[in-house]
Amino acid sequence: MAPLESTPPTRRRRTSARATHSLEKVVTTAIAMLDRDGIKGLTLRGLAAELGGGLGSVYWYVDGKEELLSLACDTLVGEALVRAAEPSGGQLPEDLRVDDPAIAAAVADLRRTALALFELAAEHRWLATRLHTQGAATDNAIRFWNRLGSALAAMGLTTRQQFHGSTAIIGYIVGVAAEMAAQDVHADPTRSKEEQLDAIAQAWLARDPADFGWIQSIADEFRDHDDDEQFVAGLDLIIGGLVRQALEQRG
Amino acid sequence: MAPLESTPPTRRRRTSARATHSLEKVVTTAIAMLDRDGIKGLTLRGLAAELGGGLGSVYWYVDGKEELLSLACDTLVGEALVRAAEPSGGQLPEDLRVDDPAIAAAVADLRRTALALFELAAEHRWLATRLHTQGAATDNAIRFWNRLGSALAAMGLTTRQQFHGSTAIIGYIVGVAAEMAAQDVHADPTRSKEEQLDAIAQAWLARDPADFGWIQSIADEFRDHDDDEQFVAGLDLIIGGLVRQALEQRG
DNA sequence: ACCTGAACACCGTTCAAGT
DNA sequence: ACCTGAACACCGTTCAAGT
Repeated sequence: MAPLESTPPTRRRRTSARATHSLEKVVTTAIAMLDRDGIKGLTLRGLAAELGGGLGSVYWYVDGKEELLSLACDTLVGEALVRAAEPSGGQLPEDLRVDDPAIAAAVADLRRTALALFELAAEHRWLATRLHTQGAATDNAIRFWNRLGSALAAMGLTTRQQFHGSTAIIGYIVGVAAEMAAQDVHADPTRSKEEQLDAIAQAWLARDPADFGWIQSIADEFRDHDDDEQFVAGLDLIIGGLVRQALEQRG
Repeated sequence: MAPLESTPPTRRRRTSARATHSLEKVVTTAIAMLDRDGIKGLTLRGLAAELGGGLGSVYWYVDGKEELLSLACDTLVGEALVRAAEPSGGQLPEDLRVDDPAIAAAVADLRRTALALFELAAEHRWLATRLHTQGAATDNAIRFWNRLGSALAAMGLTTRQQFHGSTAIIGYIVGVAAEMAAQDVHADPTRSKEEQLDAIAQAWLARDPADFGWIQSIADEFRDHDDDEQFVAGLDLIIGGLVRQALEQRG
């Protein structure tokens, strides 16, 4: 997992008397359109229309669709960083409780950071997919990585463990978020969430148990699962492993 | 993480005297083109040309580009299933060794299965990204999930732990694979891998330590990292957590 | 400095027509 | 049954021209 070289965006000035829109406005409405129509649904013509301007005007602020998507991602990851810095009242789950206060504090911070990004990806269903094809190319993505890694360092892990642990967590967050978002795209808006989950489970049960026996055995579990809970469960699996490493390291 | 309903592909007959190509041939050359040019680089016109036919002929075998990509994914996941079933001589790492032979065998199977999919994603750098937007919609994807879950069941976990564990591992595999593949797309072919990693590390070291201190501290670790090793390290973090759950469950 | 819109190249998809 | 290729709709991007 190698991030790209960080390319500091060459921002144009946004303070001008004649500007009908600003870089910020362009990115903000692009995000709104992405939330509504997805990545393919965002067209530069549509964006220009929404902004009340001509097609070409967008190109004055942004180099093209790719850069626009990068800026949108960077903005939202920045928002995740803000949320991660806010205090959270949540208790740690039982298996992650450690007596060492330094480790406990680091774990809490780690969890809060991871959850902040997951939350944002849940709110913006296109974000995770795009984050993947982008890697750690934008500034805020690196800052996010830096924050996550700092927590691992505070746990007392070796640099190698920090490196591996940080990329594992980021891969997990974005991976699970992308998978959860994917289902929404194909969802049938005429049916409720419960109906759709049930239909999937039904389809499983109709298949050959020789090939799909296990899937059938968890159909009930699947029918009333919760995305957030599922995400946290997997996250705590990884964090649990890191805590073990930290305790071993401490000695 | 809710997979879509499985849609059994309505395959057309491929045994015909006049057919100049078959469904299999279409999908195979599509995969070859995807490996070479990526998802955006695969055009139906290019594919038709490669097959030596007209543009429209592709549509007789496949409903469109989306279905073509689904079939390509399904084929490769099927290949992963084949590899996962092959015996492997690898030893388990130290922290995953358990005296209980049933758990040990299940863990080895789990690891082999996960590695098989990761390997395929490494060989086909577009696969992971596409798997994400697709979910568990194709038959082989569900079979893969079924195989992974069966191993978790064999470890003696609760159904809930099996469900959460299986989706965590799949999210991790595809997530990390997608992130690793992303870097390749943006890679500069004129420079060696080492040069590129070094350039990235250099760029980090030039930034403000206040924001990027931790990243800078792992620059050396990053410079000579290995993707496979990195993947396995994170995977074993998750599996380690599952083993702990299994041992607790056993009593 | 900031914006316009025609023009271009390039897609995926459809479909009437062929064998 | 299987294939062809023109035609269509819709993109992203460029650019000469405007204010």
